[in-house]
Amino acid sequence: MGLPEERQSQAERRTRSEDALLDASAELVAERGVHGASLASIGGRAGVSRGLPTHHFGSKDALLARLAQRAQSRIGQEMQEAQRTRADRVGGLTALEEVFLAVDSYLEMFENPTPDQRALLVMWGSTFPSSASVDGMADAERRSYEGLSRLIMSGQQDGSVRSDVDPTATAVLLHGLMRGLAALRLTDSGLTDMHGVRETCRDWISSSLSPR
Amino acid sequence: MGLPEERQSQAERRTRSEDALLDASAELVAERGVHGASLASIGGRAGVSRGLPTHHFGSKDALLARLAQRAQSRIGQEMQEAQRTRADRVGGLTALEEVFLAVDSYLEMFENPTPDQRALLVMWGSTFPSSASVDGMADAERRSYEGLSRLIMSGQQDGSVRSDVDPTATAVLLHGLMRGLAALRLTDSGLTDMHGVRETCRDWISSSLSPR
Amino acid sequence: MGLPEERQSQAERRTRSEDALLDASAELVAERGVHGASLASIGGRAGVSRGLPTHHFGSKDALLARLAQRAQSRIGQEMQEAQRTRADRVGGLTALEEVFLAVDSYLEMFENPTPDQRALLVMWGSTFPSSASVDGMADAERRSYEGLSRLIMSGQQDGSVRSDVDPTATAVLLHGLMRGLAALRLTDSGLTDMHGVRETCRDWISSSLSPR
Amino acid sequence: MGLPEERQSQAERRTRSEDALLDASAELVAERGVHGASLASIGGRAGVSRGLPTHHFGSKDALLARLAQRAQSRIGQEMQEAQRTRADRVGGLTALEEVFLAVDSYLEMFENPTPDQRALLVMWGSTFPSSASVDGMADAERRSYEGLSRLIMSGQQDGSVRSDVDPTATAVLLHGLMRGLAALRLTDSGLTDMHGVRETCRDWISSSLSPR
DNA sequence: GATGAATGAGGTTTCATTCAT
DNA sequence: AATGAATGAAACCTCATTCAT
Repeated sequence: MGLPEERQSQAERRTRSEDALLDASAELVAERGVHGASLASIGGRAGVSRGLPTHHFGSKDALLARLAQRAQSRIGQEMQEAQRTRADRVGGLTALEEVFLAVDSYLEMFENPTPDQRALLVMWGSTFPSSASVDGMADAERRSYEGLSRLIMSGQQDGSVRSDVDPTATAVLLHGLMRGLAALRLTDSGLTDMHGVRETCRDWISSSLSPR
Repeated sequence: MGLPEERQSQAERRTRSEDALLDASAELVAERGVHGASLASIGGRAGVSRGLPTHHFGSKDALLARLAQRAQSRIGQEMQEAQRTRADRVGGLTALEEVFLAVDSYLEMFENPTPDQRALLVMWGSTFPSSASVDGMADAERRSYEGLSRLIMSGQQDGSVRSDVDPTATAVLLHGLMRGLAALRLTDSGLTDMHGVRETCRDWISSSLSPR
Repeated sequence: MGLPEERQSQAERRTRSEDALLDASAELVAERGVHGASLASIGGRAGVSRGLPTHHFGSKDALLARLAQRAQSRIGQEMQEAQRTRADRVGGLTALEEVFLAVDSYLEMFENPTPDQRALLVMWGSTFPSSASVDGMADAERRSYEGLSRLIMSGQQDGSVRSDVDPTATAVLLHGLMRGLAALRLTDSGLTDMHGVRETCRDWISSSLSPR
Repeated sequence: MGLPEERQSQAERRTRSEDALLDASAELVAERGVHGASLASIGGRAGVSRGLPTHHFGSKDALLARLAQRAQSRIGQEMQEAQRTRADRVGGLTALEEVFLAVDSYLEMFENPTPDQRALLVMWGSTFPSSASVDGMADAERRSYEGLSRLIMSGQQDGSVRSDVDPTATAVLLHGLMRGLAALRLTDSGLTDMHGVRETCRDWISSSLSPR
C-alpha cells in the first residue's frame, strides 16, 4: 500500500537485474579475475544485454565496488551469525573465544566458498600492485584489522588473553593469516585438509594468546 | 679464450638486454599489475624498442614466467644466504631455528621489498582466479610448502619440534602466514611496524612448536 | 470557456514541458554542440525524466528542428521589433536604413546572445559538412538571404541604394558578414569591442551602397 | 647516403601512411563533420586498418590537431604564393592591395575547395559550442586576425588606407566576412556566383578603405 | 502523460602479436 | 639482433531508441 503498483514493479525489475548482474560478476571475477571479467561477459552470464552493466552501475569500477560491498556485508553477517549461534549454545563468550570464532568461521567459509567470497578474495589479490585499488576495499580491510585489535584488547581486560602480547601486531598477524590461508585454498584446490589447518590454527591461537 | 671475443660480447649483450627487460617488467608489474604492464611500456622503461620484449621472450606469458623464475631463484638465494650467515655465527641450527629463520628472513625482505619481490607477490595475487595461472608459480609454491613440511618433520626427529603437531597442516599455516603478511605489507604501506609483527611471529612459532 | 478547464491545463502543462525541454536543449547545444547535447542530459537539465524528450518530440532530429524553428522565429520577431521601434521614432525608413537595421540588430543580439541564439548559430556551424543538415535550417537561411536581396532591390527603386550594385552578390555578402561576425563573437569571447565592429559595419554599408 | 636504406624505408612508409590518413581524415571531416568522421572510417578510407589512426596519432584529438595544422599551413602557403605571383606581375604591392589579395585569394580557394580547406572550415564550425575546441585552431584564428590588423595599420602608414578607420574593428570585420562567405559557400552549393561576390567584396573594401 | 529499464549499435582506445626492414 | 609499422580483437563507455509499467 502507498506506492502505486507500477512503481513497485519498476523498482522490483531494477533490483532483480542488479542482483543478477552482481551474481554474474561474482562468478566471473572468481573465475577470470577482475580484468578477465568483462562487462559484456557479465551481461551475458546474467542473461541481459551487454550494455546493462554500465547502464545500471555507471562504470566497471562502480560495479566492482558494489560487488565488494555486498560480499563484505554478507561475510560480516555470516560471521555475526556464527557468533550468535555459538553464544546461544554455550552462553557468554570470552573475547579470546570470539577471536577463535572469527578466524575459524572465516576459514570455514573458504572450505566451500560462495562466488561472492571467492570474488572478494580475488579482488583483494588485484589490489597488490601499488597503483591498483578497488573502491571500499582498503576501508573494509582496515575495519577488519581494527576489529581484531579491539577484540584482543578486550580479551586482555577480561583476562582471556595474556597481557604481554602486542594487540596491534597480533591483529596484523591474525589478519594476514586469515587472508593468506584463504588465498592458498583458492590457488591450491588440492588443499583438501583445510579442516586440519583450522584445528592447528586454534591450537596456535590458544598457545600464543591464552594465559599460561 | 675459446670463443671469439665478438661472440662473447654478443651473448653478453643479449644477457644484459634480457636483464634490463626483466628489471623493467618487475617494476611495472609491481606498479600496475600483470595486466597493466604492457609489453610496450616494458620496452620503454628498459630504454629499448617496443618490439624487443616479444623478440626476446616470444610472448608475454613467457616473459612473465621468466620473471617469476628469476624472482623466485633470487629470493631462494637470499634466504639460503640468511641461513648460512646465521649458521656461521651460532654454529649448527636446529630445524626449528631454520623454520624461524625461513619465516623471519622472508618477512624481513618485505620490509623494503625489491621490485622483483613485489612483482612476485603481485603475480601470486593474480593467480587467485580459478582459471588464472603464471607458469611455474604453482610449482614454486608447492616446493615452498613442501620444504616447510620437511623442515618440521626433521624438527620432530631432532627434538626441536613437538611431536604432536601435524607437519602438513603446520606447513600450510606457515606458508599462508608468510604470504598473507607480505601481501598486507604491500597493500597497506602504512603498516610500519612490520618489525613488531616479525617478533610476534617468532613468539607464536615458539609457543606453538617448541616442546613444552 | 469552451474547453473544460482540465483539458486546458493538460495542454498548458504540455506546452510548459516542451518549452522547458527546448530551453534546456538550447543551453546544452550552446554549451556542448549538437552531438554533445544528449537527450538524457536535456531531460536532466529540464528537471524531467530521461525519456520525456523522445516522448514529446519523437526523435532527437525532430527536437533539434523544433529548437531551430523556435529560435529563428524569436530572432525574426526581435528584428521586426527593432524595425518597428525605429520606424516609430523617425517615421518611415528607407530601404537602406532597413538594411542597416537588419545587420545592426542582428549583431546587437550577439553582444549578449541568449541560449537560443547561440544554439542556432551552433546548429548552423554543424551544417558545414556536406552530408549534414538540421531540418528547416537551409530554408531559413535562404529566406534570410532573399529578404536582404529584396530589400536592396527596393532600395534601388526608392533611390536609397546605388543602382550599379548587384543585389544578389550584395545580399550574399551581407549574409556572410552577419553569420561570420556572430560566429567570431561565439568562438572568441575576448572579442569585446563588438560595438566598434557594429559601427564599422554601418560605415561600410553606407560607403558601399549609398549613392555618391 | 648517411642513413641506412632500411631506416629510410621505414620512415617513408610511416610518412606515406600518415599522409594517407590525413587525406582520408580531411575528406571524411568535410563530408560528415568532426564527429561523424570515425577513426574506423578514416582507416578504411585510407586503405589501412581500423587501429592505425590511433596508433600513429595517439588520439582522435591529436589527429584532428595535425589535420588542422596541415590545412592551415597549406592555406598559408597558397596565399603567400598568390601574393608573390601578383607582386611579380605588377611590381610592389600597397598594403591595401595585399588586403584585397588576402581576402580574394581566400575566397577563390573556396570556389573549388580541396578537402583540406573544407575540413578546416568544418572544424572551425565545430568550435562554436562554448566547451568545444580543436587544438591549434584558436591560435591560428588569432594569427589570421592579427595579420589583417597589421596589414591595415601599415596601409595607413603607406597612405593606401584611410587614416580614420579602426584597424582592429576592420580586421575583425574582414575576418568574419571571409569565414562567413566561405561557410555559406560550403552550406549552399547552389551559390554559384562566388565570382560576383568576390568582385563585390573588392568594391566594398575599396570604397571603405581607400582614401577618398 | 510520464517514467525509466533495457537494448544494442557504434565510438575511442589499448594491446599482444606479426612481419617487413 | 633489433626496430617499429601494421593489424585486428576486445575492452569500456555513450547514447538514441523501444517498451513495459
